[in-house]
Amino acid sequence: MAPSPTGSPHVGLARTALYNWAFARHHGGTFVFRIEDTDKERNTEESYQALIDLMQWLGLDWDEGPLKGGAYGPYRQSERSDIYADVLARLRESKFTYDCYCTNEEVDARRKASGSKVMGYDGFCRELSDEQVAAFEADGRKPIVRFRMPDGAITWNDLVRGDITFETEFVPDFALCRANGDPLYTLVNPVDDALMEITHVLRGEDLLSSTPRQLALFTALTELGIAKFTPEFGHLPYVMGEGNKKLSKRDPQAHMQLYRDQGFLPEGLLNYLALLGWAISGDRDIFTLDEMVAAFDIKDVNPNPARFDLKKADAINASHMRLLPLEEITERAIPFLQGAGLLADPVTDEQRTVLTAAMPLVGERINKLTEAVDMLAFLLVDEADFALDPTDAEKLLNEDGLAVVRAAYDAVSGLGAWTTEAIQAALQAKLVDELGLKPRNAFGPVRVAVTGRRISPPLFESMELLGRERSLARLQSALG
RNA sequence: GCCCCCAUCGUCUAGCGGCCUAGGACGUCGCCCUUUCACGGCGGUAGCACGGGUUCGAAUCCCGUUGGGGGUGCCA
Repeated sequence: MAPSPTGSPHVGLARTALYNWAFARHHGGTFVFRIEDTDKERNTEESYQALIDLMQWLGLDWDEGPLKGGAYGPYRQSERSDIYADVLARLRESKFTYDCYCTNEEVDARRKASGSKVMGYDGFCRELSDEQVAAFEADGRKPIVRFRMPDGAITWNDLVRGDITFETEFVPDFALCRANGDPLYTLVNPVDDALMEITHVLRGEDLLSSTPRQLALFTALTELGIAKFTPEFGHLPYVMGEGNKKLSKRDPQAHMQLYRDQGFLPEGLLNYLALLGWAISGDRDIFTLDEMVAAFDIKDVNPNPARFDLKKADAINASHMRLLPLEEITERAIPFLQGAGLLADPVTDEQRTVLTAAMPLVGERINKLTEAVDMLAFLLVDEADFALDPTDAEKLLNEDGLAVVRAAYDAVSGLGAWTTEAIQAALQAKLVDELGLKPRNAFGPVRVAVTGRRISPPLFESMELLGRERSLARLQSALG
């Protein structure tokens, strides 16, 4: 796993990480996490941090990599410059590369002139004479090192797609470094794979067409004694977004942080991500990470692209929510409640008591952690800050609704015991039996008055938890 | 343009020559449960892109077409 720290991590990256992790764990292998940060222009420290945070949140632990170290470190390419400089020098002395002085403009001009259909570099500098080199140097040009693609075809057996062949006439000689000497992905990726003794590479389909270049470079690295063997490659299908386009970083749905903020469970999200290209069996799609590890076989990965479906992601997450014990849901919801200002940090004993009493009512009816905030706000909020949802109030607290609220107030204001049973009996008797209201019409307005929203935990229980005083006060204040 | 990849319900998928008049899940629709929401239960809807082969037999193998996607950088 070797992501580049650009932008915020997206779902395709997370799915790739998951498959790599599951593959390594399934086979008892080593999961290597490397940071591919050679592009100083695009890589950021924030992005690097976000990557680490994401992996940790998801629980995809690595055996070698940043923060952890390992036998082949460092694991950030920005810290490996000396290694690349050394390899580049050795490559440059070999027959596998040549110095190239061309500018893009010159290459483009030559292609236009020749009418060639092949894009990319044309090999102009492959056989430069000493005089030509001297002339370029005299001109003040700095060369880059280009890899000399061999003739013929390059075939590999892709772990997810089977045999793939590229004719090298369509694979132009490629640059290994910038004019200033900085190494490029084309060099560092294979070099690190070789040096870190990577056996298997699972990566996005977008890297498919760069594989023949890497394979060619690997033969060179092997001959130079730098690589001991060539890794196997598996190219994972894209995760598509709306409109059947590769999920791009510009797509808000693409960002993992969004799901974390929305209160997705890592296990739920991971389960959903696993489904994007893989199935544990024909009739089952809810499973744990451990179950995935036990069953994961890269051969079973489906090569066709998958659309990211938020509805299904929600549903899968909801299933995992239901798998969690109530205490666990509570613990995980607490940071969200704190974030909303409903709980202190640390949670006070009093708040803890309320939470313990209330969570049984909400634990089963929320699909994401953030929904706990909506459900519990009416209970945890400071009374002074309590406010009715404007839309719901307008809808249900009309003239009829207020009449219902008044009747409800009359029914419960004199209640002896403020219990769920007593409240229910009183309201039932007054609103349904006496006034002949449908339960829906009877309890709706009361619910809005007491909880502020049409959607809430069960009404009578909520009123008991809220207490007599606050409940009556809210009914009263709804009446104006 | 050229190269490469891909092709089963709206979506994710099972299927690896007969078990398929194609199974599951999400969605959607209807019903039940119900004090809202959610959960849960029951039922329905909907698909092998097309055309040729191969074979006794094809969703499954081969070829082509069409469609979709990606690559084509001194980005990764």
